[in-house]
Amino acid sequence: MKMNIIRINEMKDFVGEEVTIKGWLYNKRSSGKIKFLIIRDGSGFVQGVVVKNEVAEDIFDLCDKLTQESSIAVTGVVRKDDRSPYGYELTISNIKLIQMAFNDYPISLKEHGVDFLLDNRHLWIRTPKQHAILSIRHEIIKAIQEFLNNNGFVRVDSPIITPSTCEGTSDLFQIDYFGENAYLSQTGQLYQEAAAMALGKVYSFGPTFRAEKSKTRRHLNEFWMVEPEMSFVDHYENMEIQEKLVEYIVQSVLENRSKELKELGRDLSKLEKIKTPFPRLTYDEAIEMLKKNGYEIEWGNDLGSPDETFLSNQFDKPVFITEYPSKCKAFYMQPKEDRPEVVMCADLLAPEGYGEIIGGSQRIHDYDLLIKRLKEENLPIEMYDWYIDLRKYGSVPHSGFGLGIERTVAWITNTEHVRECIPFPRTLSRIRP
RNA sequence: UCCUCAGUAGCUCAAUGGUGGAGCAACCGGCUGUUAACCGGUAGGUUGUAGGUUCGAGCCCUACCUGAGGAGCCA
Repeated sequence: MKMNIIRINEMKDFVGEEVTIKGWLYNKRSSGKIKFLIIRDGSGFVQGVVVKNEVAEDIFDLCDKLTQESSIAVTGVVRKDDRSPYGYELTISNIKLIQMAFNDYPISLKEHGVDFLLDNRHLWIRTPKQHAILSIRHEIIKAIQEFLNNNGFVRVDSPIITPSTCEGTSDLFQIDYFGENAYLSQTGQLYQEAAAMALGKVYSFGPTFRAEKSKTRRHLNEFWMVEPEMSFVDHYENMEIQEKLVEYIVQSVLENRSKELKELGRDLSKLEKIKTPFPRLTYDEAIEMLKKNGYEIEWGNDLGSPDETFLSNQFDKPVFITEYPSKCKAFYMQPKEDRPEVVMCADLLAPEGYGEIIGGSQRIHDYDLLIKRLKEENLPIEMYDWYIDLRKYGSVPHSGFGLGIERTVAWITNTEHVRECIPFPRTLSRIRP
């Protein structure tokens, strides 16, 4: 007889058949002559039932001894069972022990504190909630690439080791590059602009690094970002692409990861509302709205975190905040034609207080204007020589944006803190595991 | 860098200034449908560190260390 080695998420196709599942013992319950083994294999969780009268004695004894997280191959018949929260059960006939786990596995099924869980992140990711979050993270990344690939974008990754700060702001991680100072990249944008002039529509996808001592649920010192950049695309078209991308991400997760969303207890109706077009609010309108609601803010101040939370809470979709004062934003942003004190940019704020998930803008394409802006910001023009070249040789209007993966994952999975939205978070106080 | 809070068993938490406990995990035993199973038992401690107040400090005071939440900055 042929042995069916399957994964747990394929069980629905094998009802009534004998199969073998290779995995780990997540939990075990016993009632004397009947034992319940909760097995996980990476694709899902399932309960196996071992009845004393129906298996060899040594198999039943082995069940007694099995420790949490022991690796096993279990063979049995798949049964649909409404008593099981997983929908299916395995009536076990044989168990092959691969490794008996040490009996001091630290992660119990009871409650744990954040500090302890983060110290044990390498084991924490085995639990159902973390499994669901990381699965959805994968779905989000897959959807982003699908959307961009299907819309004519070419993936062109930016360097991670860079000679200087791109935007002249943030603190960077410094490294030694054969005796010269170099830095871990905080954005690949400038390189994407070069790539967009070569390939039209491009994107990069990779890690980015900020050495800022941020200590909030929205910040990581190493996080992942997708950065599309498009030639011949203006500020308004830029926003349309962004909202279509976000809609596509959310719909893909709803379609392909409903089981994981359910595991997390996510309110699906909130995600189902994420359809284009998204509301757009100019900075002027945002300031007015904030003032009307008792916030102390003046035109010209950048929006603070509580301000953004208030604004996003006024909508049940992500909201674009557009046309910020140029002094709040980076040097490369295109001023508005009839109102040069504001720039053609947009931040996309996620609903439910998850903060800014996209920052984007139309870039300056005029040679003289770019030089002027670099001088105004006191940036070393010689460091930007190649970037300035892009304005000398066939410059065209172009736009782009950066979407933060972990914040998007946190929002869609309704996770309190971004550190659970990346496999191994790097924060101010943690570099291990 | 600033503000707030917290450090007690492997984990989650109790303990009026007066002999440091419980649940879970581990170990031993019981139970034929358990869902973080349940029941009985065993073992498990330099109360973050260093000082101070007191007859007596887990508890009060000071400093430091570590962590968490938030601000600023940003995705």
